[in-house]
Parts: sequence; structure tokens; C-alpha cells
Amino acid sequence: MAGKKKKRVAGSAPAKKKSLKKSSSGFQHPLTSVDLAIFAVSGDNLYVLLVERPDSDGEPFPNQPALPGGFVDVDQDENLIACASRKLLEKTGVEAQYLEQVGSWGDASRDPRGWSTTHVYFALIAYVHSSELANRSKWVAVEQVVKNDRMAFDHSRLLTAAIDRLRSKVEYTSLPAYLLQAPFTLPQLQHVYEVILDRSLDKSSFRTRTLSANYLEETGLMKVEAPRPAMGYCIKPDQSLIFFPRPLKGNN
Amino acid sequence: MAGKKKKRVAGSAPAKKKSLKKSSSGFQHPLTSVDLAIFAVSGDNLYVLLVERPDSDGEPFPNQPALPGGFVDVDQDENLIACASRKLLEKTGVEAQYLEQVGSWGDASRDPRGWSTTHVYFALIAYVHSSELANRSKWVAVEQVVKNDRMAFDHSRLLTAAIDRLRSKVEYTSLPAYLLQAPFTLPQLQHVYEVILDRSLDKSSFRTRTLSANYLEETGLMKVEAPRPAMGYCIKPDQSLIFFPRPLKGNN
DNA sequence: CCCAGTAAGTTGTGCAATACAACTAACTAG
DNA sequence: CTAGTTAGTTGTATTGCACAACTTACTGGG
Repeated sequence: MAGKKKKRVAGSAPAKKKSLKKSSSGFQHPLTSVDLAIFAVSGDNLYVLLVERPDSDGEPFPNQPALPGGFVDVDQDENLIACASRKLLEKTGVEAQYLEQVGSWGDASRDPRGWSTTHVYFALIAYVHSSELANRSKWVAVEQVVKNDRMAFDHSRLLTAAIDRLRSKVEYTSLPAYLLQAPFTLPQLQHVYEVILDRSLDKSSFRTRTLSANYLEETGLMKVEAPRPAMGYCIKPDQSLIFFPRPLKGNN
Repeated sequence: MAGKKKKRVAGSAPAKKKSLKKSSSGFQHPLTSVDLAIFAVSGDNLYVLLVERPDSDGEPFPNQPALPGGFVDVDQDENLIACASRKLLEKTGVEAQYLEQVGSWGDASRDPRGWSTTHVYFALIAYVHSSELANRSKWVAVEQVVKNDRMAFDHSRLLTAAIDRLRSKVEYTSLPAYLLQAPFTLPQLQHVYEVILDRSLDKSSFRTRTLSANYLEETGLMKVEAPRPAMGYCIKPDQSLIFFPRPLKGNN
């Protein structure tokens, strides 16, 4: 992990606040964590992975639901996104099909242990069965979590920001393709769009738009839970996220 | 500020890496800073404010250009955005007409003093004359800075990200209005779009689009550097950023 | 005072991507 | 063989921008 690190980081000059000297030792260091909003779709629901806070020592918010995450480990994590990937793998056992930073938050009161910052990422994965999840982790329907709203720290607002980002990008990108296991059919993909946006879309527009973007590859007809077989698709190798020329406007 | 902070933050348990205990004291704290990309338009150029790094003690990258910013001061800054606003005011003497987070970066090697994170914001202000700027600060044309590319730390990539964000949002939002001092005319506003996007736009489309968004208020005819007077506009009070239904596609 | 020049602002046609609605095709179940 | 269901197609409408030609209001020079 990244050679030229010097070990005079935290914990050198605890006194001397308000020093005009702008060197690192002149300031107390905020706590630094990474939190994740891990999304998956199953059936007619968009799920987010929540973990129950530990019930030990002086841990804040014991037993309350929280986004998975935790402090950056400067000895283990090469950078922020690697830290996010590590935590994702720990909780779900899988790698993200898509991982993007949502933003960062930091203030004096969001963590009772002190001035703290968190870097929030959202991850899209194909649904993994609950039994595969790490201890104290579970899928919660986004619809539920939004109203219940009893999350640890300021995780409600972090999650809200992640959901907003997801929903808005779904309007004009190919993001939902990263929530499916390949191969998938166009109706399945459309269904994922509809679940996230919570409204129905027009089949014809959806197909034209999706296929003309040319980011999918046919994998042959598939037998699905439907009378007629449908063409299977996967995302083309090395294909990056597609931005459509116009957002969806919805129907119904 | 912000009452329930406990002062056992930095510098308690330096040993004990790899501890399984996930409490704050089990980890070294990365350095935490905020950096700003402050943009303004004057004439035919988009400018960003750069500061020359200090030439004192063990300060890294002495005398090199850098984005304005610095360590979060947990005793002074209530939160990250307040920290950004403070630094903006210090350098320019003005408040931002628009301030948005670009993202955060953090790794072991971006600062020689240790594992560090930075939270990057971009600010839009009406151009202020160079003489009003803080010591060691100056406007640099974005076009210049992109090729010269000798900035301190990883500030080149931070600035690139900020410019990319700005350019992409200019395609489908009313952002450029925050770079002008009210009242301004539609041709002036269009000029700002053109400077940032570095291409000319169609007058008719631009006017229709801008006026139909209904976010501007007429302030009366203005005498400008043009034969015919033009209508002056300002952003409506409490008006938030406008998202247009389609991005511009350009002309020429 | 008129006229050329210039920038502000308008009008009208074209186009591309989506919306909406009605259709055909392929299979299942009974 | 038929009814039902989902896959997929076809054709028209609409919306917002592109492009081009126009009119309007002023300037400055002869």
C-alpha cells in the first residue's frame, strides 16, 4: 500500500488550537469514515443494505440501523474508493457492478465522538440472497426505510442523497443494467427502471432508446417466466455508463 | 461550537493498527482539508483563482500554484461547506453566488505529510478585480492552467474534475447566470455560456430556452456596449438552479 | 438628415428523441 | 384449437432545440 507514507500523522500536537500555523500539526484531525448505500432490486422492490449498529463498549447508536461503513484504515486502505470496495465485499461477498461517489459530509455534531467527516458511495449489485449477507446486515426496501427514518448518525440524509442521485441518474443513464445479472431481457431491464422510478414506462420508447444506445450485446433467446421467450442481453465488454440524450418523461 | 463534542479525538492510540475494534481510537486519523475551485468570467475567458503555496518551514510544494483551501479547523468550522465559504471569503472578499461540492479525494500519497483527504467545492462569483484579491492569489485563465499543469499536490486532477463538472452542468442548467453581476442582458449571459463551452450558440434557441424557463426577471432596458439597448435581467429572488429539459447541442 | 453598420430580438421551418396507441408474433395452458 | 399473456413492431403526435432569414433600434460618418 503506497510506499512513501510517513508515520507522523495523527496524534502529534493536541494542544495549540487556533494556531495560525497552517501545518497539519496545528489542527485537530476530524474522524474520517466511508459509508455505502448498496442497492439491489428484487421482485418489485428497490432494496438498500443496512447493518445493525453494534451493542458494545461506547459505540454510539447501539442496535440502530445504519449504512454499512466505518473509519478509513490508513494502514489498509490505499484510497477512499478502495476503502469503499473493501467494505462492500465484507458485507455482501461480491464486488460492485457499479460504484460512484455521492459526496461527503462533515460537521461537529454528526458523530458524538467528535468532528467527523464521511465519504459516501453508492454501489449497485445484482441481488444476493439475504442468507449470503454478513452478520447483522439485511436488505430493507427503500420505500420502508424512507418513512421509518430512525437511522444512526445522519445516515438518513446520506441515504436520501444516495437515493436522489440514483433516481435522477436512472432518468438519463443506463445505470439499472448494473442491477441485473447477465443475461437479462429488455422487459426485465425495463422493470428495474420502473421499480426505481416507481412509475411505468412505455415499452416502445424504452426499447428504441435502449437498443439505439448500442451498449448491449445479444446473448440469445431466453426462456423467462413469460409465455414468449425473449432475447437475452449483457452489457458489452468494457462498456461504460451510457448517458441518453434526453431524460425519460414517464407515462401513465 | 456545537456542544456535545468530546475532546478525545486525535492522538490517543497510535499503536494497535489492524485492531478489530472499530472505534475511533483504533485508527489513525487522516488529514482533512477543503479545496476550492473559484470560477469567474471576464472578457472572453473563464478564470480560476489560484494561490501560490507558502515558502516557509516544511510546507510542501513551496511557491507552486494551488487551489485555495486548507485544513478544516474543527474549532472554527461548523461544517464542510461553512469551511469552504470561509476560505472563499478570505481569498476574494465576496460570498459565492453559487457553491457546490464536486467530490472528495483521499489517499496515502497525495500529501507528503500523510494519508489525507480533501473535500472539493466549486464556487461561482462575479469577476472581482485582481487588486481586490488576497495576497499570493490571482486569476488564471482555465485554458492556460490546463496545459501548464504544474500544480501542487493532486490539485490538477481536482481542478480538472471541477472544470468537467462545470462544463457538463452548463450544458443543461442555468449555472452561468451565477457568474454575472445583475442586471445582465441575455446576450451577455449567452456570452458566458459560450466562453465556458468554448463554442458559439444559436441566439434564437438560447433565448427561447432561457426565457421559457422563467427564472429571470426583467429589470428594464440597459445601455450596453452595443448599438441597440437590451433588456436587463436578474435571477428571480429565491430562485434555485434551473435544469433544462435537454442539453445544448451547439452550433458552428 | 440620410445611410451603412451592428447588435438586439423575432419568425418560421426542420429534426431528433421520446410519448402514446394500436398492432402482430410466439409461446402456454386447458 | 382457442383464449390469454407477454415479446416485440409500427405509425403518428409532441416537444424542445437547430438553423436560417428576417425585423428593430440604435450608432456614427458623410
